[in-house]
Amino acid sequence: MPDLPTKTLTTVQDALLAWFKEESRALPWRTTRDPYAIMVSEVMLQQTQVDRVIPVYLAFLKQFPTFHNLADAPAADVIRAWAGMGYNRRAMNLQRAAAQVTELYEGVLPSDLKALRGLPGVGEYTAAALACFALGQEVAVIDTNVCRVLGRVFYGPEGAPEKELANVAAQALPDGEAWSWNQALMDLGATVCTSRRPTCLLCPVRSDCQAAGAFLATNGAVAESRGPYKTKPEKFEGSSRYYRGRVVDHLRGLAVGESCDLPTLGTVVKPDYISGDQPWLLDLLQGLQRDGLIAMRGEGSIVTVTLPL
DNA sequence: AATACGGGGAT
DNA sequence: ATCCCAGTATT
Repeated sequence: MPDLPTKTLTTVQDALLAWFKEESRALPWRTTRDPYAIMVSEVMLQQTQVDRVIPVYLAFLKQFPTFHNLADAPAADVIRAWAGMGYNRRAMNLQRAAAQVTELYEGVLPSDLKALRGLPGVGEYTAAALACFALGQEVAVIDTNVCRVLGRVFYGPEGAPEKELANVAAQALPDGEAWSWNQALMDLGATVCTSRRPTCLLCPVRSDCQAAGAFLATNGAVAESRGPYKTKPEKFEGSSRYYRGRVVDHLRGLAVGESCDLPTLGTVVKPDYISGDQPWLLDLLQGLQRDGLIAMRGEGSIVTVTLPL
């Protein structure tokens, strides 16, 4: 962190915590202490916005109330319950993590950061989030919001150098307030200090922010200087991701035990599908199978596909 | 360090 | 049309 007067840091901490007390979003995973529920929310929130998670999260917990329930459920049910979320691999990772918790840790989420990090689908961010939000530990979490907010406040419009972030986040953490502080940073990032169009006029820390002046001067517009993406985002329709999603979505719609043959599946997901596309389809399916998202039976031309048992 | 992985909402 | 999102795993 750049040389920052302790007084400034304290001011920022107090202002943001006070703001959070008044303006925090009411989110379902903030009113539970159940580590399992918190974990479900954290995995769902990986690259998926709050508004889209809430209804799926509530239904998911109703259907799979505990680690044990999730671990024992048919994978097909879990994949169906994940509908609308995207990144379907997360559903399988979450179920494998649940199995690991029941088998290795007697159904209790481990409190050790390293053990958490060893669960499938739990990376650096989620391990810290679980430690703080599910287990009450005083650790800083670093997600895209925290990264942006801290970067702007303490460095400026361009944000913080990548390698300094962990250090900054750790130093900024107020004693005994990790839960509120982390939640507050994410709320501010999601609602005020947004990526495209920060509304500094509504920000509780604008008077101590290294970026607010520049943003206010340009009427809230973020400078182009952050530059366009290095690599062009591939277009979604027609991509492998697109067809993977369509395959899984079609299989979700089948009755339990019902399977789908290759020509039918190909035609459903790709309107202009021809028999010559079968190698392409098989390749696509192989990837899905490797991710545990589908099951294939049979040989050669009589292959059928279903959600996994 | 790059790339794959979903899909809907915001601009 | 492009960017963005409470990231992770693989290459």
